[in-house]
Amino acid sequence: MKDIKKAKKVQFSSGTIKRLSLYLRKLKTIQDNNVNVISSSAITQLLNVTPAQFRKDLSYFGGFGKRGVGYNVSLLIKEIEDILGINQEWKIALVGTGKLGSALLGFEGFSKFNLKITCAFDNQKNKIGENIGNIKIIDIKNLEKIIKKQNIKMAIIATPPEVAQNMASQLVKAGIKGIMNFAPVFITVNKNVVVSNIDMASELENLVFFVKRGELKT
Amino acid sequence: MKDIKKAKKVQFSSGTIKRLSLYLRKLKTIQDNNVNVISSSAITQLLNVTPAQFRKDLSYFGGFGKRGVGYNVSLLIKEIEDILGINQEWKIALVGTGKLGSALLGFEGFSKFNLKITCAFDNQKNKIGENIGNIKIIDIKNLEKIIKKQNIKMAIIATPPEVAQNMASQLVKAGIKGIMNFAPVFITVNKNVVVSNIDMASELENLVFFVKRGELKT
DNA sequence: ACGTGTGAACCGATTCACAGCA
DNA sequence: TGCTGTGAATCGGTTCACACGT
Repeated sequence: MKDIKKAKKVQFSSGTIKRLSLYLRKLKTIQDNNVNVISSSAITQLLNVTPAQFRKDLSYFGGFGKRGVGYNVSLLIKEIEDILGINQEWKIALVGTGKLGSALLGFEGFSKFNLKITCAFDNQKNKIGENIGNIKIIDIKNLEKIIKKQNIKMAIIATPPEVAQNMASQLVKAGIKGIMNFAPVFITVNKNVVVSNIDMASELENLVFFVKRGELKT
Repeated sequence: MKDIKKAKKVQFSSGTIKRLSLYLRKLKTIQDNNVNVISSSAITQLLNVTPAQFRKDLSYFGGFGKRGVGYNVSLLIKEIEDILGINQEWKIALVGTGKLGSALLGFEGFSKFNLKITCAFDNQKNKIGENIGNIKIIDIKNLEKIIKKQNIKMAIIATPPEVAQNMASQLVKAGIKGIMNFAPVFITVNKNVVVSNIDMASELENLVFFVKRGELKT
């Protein structure tokens, strides 16, 4: 995480980026309420984030506020979209069209943020050629060809765990640089490819632990 | 996070618990390969975790290894299942049976770990009474009654964002102590209820950022 | 006067390094 | 000897507190 151009200091955590997404959502609802200017303490009120954290997170990318005043809402939205890179559309490949995969294909949450699943792959003969929404399911054999042709850089793996690692390797070979993995296995790839593992069972186990202890979690 | 009985020191992070899930998965595949004893460095090889981290995580709950030897695989599996609390079955209520909700109903990853969705709620008249798998969709109006009767402590929210907070409040009123929230809003509840927010669009945005920068993420 | 931007202080989590035991 | 268990050292992220600009 060195050499980030826009950053003034070299040090921001991946938590900073997660929170920027959070701020962005909040800012959009604020904008919908026709509020034009907001202070760091007002926006962080309901977000489990301190005002100082908010200001510091933004400070890594520049000073977007006015001292004594606050932040211009619509301007800040633009800036954060810029930082996150969602001011342009991103094409996403989906691998595995079982229940979860199909659900993700129809998930409105992605399109809202310029993230668009443009192709879906499966290995089951009876599925290939079928449509889910307006996306046609493609034979997994054509994965590399299609991804290269469409110049896709990000992919979602929603396959059974047994084949997830294999799929990941194929995706990387096809030029994919970011993978969101829903299969409950830890997949490993080149250092220059980013993987985000979303292990839902593990999240639930986590919950069980804290529920069982009757404990407070942050 | 004070007063944890089994813990020797008072200090383990929620990261520790997440990693215990990870270790558990790995241990199970190791067991499937008929390996009986394993060292901290062998098991952490492919997990992005240091051996010291592994040992320290376990040390919060007791000493399960043999010096000079390593850890007994099946014994450690039992111990971790014990710590996590998944040695008993946990009933889970599902709220919202759209695409994502239905997908979760059929998700095999949960049942493997003693996590069982036993009831599903929706507010759409045409869905109520229908079955998904062997679970009947129940009118949301009966949420509190059913959850209390079945003595359910955990719930999954898979509704549109507009109603998620309202649902969360109802769940808490019904006695739910742990909530996994898939709706892309930040929901707030009593301090004694645990919420795990899974924001998939935000995860993807995160990925976009690091892909765009051509950066390495941990 | 008010709220931002930020170096410094703080705090918690990870890693180190080694004593202790099989 | 080899690997665990753990206090001590380190590292990195969060919070503090205040100078600065409006």
